[in-house]
Amino acid sequence: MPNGRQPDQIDVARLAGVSVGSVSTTINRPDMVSERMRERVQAAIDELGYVPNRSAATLRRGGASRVLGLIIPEVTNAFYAAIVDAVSDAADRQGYAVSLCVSHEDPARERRHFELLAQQRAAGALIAPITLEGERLARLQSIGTRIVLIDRHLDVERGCSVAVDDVRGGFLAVDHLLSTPGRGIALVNGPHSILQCEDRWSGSVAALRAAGGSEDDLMEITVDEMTVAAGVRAAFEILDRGGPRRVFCINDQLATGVLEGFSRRGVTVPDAARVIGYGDLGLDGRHALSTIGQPKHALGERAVELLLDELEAGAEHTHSAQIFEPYLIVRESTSA
Amino acid sequence: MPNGRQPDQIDVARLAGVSVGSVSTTINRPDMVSERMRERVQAAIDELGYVPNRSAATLRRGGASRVLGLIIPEVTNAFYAAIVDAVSDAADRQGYAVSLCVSHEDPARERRHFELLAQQRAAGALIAPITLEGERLARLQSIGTRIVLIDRHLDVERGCSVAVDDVRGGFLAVDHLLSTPGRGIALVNGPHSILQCEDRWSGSVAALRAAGGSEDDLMEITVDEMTVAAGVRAAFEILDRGGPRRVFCINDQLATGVLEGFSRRGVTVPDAARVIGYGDLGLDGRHALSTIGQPKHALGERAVELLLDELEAGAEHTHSAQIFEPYLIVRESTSA
DNA sequence: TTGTAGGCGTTATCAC
DNA sequence: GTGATAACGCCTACAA
Repeated sequence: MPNGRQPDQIDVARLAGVSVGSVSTTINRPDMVSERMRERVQAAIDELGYVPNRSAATLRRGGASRVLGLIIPEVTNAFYAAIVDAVSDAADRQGYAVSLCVSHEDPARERRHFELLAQQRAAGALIAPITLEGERLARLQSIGTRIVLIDRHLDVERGCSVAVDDVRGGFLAVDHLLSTPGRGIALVNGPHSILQCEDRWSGSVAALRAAGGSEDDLMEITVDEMTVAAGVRAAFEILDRGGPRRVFCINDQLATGVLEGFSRRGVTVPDAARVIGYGDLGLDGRHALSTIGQPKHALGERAVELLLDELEAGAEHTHSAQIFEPYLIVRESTSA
Repeated sequence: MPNGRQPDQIDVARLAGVSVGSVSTTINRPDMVSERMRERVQAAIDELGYVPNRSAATLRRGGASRVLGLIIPEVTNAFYAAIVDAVSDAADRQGYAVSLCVSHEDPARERRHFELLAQQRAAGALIAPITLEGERLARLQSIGTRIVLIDRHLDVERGCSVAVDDVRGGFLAVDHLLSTPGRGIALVNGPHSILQCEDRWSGSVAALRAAGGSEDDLMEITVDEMTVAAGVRAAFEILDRGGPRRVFCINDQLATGVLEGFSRRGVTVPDAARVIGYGDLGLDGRHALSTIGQPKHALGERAVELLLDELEAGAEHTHSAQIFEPYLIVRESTSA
């Protein structure tokens, strides 16, 4: 019972009647030590309530700490929540801690967390970046932090990345709508400055072309905020302008709003209209909303795998940009 | 340009032409040093790309690291996601890192993270516990980790806690239903072994009593899984048994399912039935679902505040159990 | 205001 | 297989 001070390896060694070196070896490589040693040391550890100090170990080892950084724009968003979940799982399995940063699209905050990770000598970082600041990434990398980008690509020379193929997702959505009766397609989209919006749009156009149509068959309605309320307004606009009844919404929130707007005007799904969303966020309790699913959990797990491979394989490791395929989910129950 | 090795304070000092002590002081207490010193040191830091090593600092300081642990059962759940969001905000503002653990109701995993936090000498931990293992908590506390419990109370002698008053929430929900026309109340509940279910139930009964009724006016349907699908089945059961058309569901998922079940049988809300959920999880795009809101963000922020107060005030600090009030959210648009 | 020296707890390198 | 000892990078007395 040390007087106030926390027990260290020296205390353990003294109590066990062995040397500190043996205690350290027992803790870190138990199989390199005799059965008897293990028991003596363990008993002393238990009796003292000794807890190893990772700061000291990390410092001494001179390498990285067993910490993975995870930087995402939002956590109250099913896509990123699933990523967090997957990363947390994978990190736990490998004995890593996850240092989470929710950036809220704030570059300053992103930078602060970068700095924090650097100071912690984090082993790696998984980043869904707002701003792709090459310089900051380089700084992290220069102190040995490995980086995997989520939903954004880096030069494959400089690091790994994982992402969903949004062009393909847009294609699948519009291709599905084209298989239902009607003419033309309405696209309720966010600003093209957002990469995902741009990609899904271009997939939409590709699907139209593949079906023998053209960009002219697409009525695009652009909204600033991709919310349920904006979706309701978009639905009204489509109806007022006599637009297509086959509607692809760039996310599930907008799609839910469009369903609502149609419903308020007496336009029922799937009889009088078709709506497909994006993301499979489970917003629609009615299960009337078709959508594009994304392998979110696999994405997160792969990101961690890539990072750990880089950590362990060292020079053997080659960077790669992994693309995951989205998939169509058809839900056809009535909306009324 | 050090050859491979990372620059340390000695390198910075050498380049700046000052002593290491001055470098340390410049970094940690910039205002205790001359303008000129600050510039020289900063220039050297920039030139070398020096990044302070937190492991060394923590070790030397002998105290806790600037890490807050956060242990939650799920992250793909709007309630906990909001907590994570709030905690991340507050921690960032105070310069703390958040070490996240998603326990998935797995006590072993919870324990592993406890151990990790202990080894990291985390300054504190915010815990939404599965099992309230006093012994483990005590271990963390014994090495100086401060603890705040979320959604569960501890002896106020042993630590702080924050929670929402679920009894009150149940009361509000049923009280609202009682203000609408009809007779009796149906309660779609989860197992009473879950604390929240038990509390909301007892609030329901209290509301009935307060209105001059009794427990007999409550038709309770217990489901194992609190999902949308289970809600649909519960709705059918209520209709089949000729149960009340005023339904309180213990969470929004079940409520969404009940709305769906009613809708499929041609029972419309709010004309022929009333449904209220719990949690305000934003599941219902139609905005037809009344619910009980919880000040989730405030809860998370307060938890961090309590922790930091304990950290800073030291002996001055007195533990407290803080109860947050849920509130009624009425949404009355038609469901059809 | 600045410089110097010692030690935080651990691990690795040696001899035994 | 085991025991002694020197670093890891930083902070804080204390002395100048």
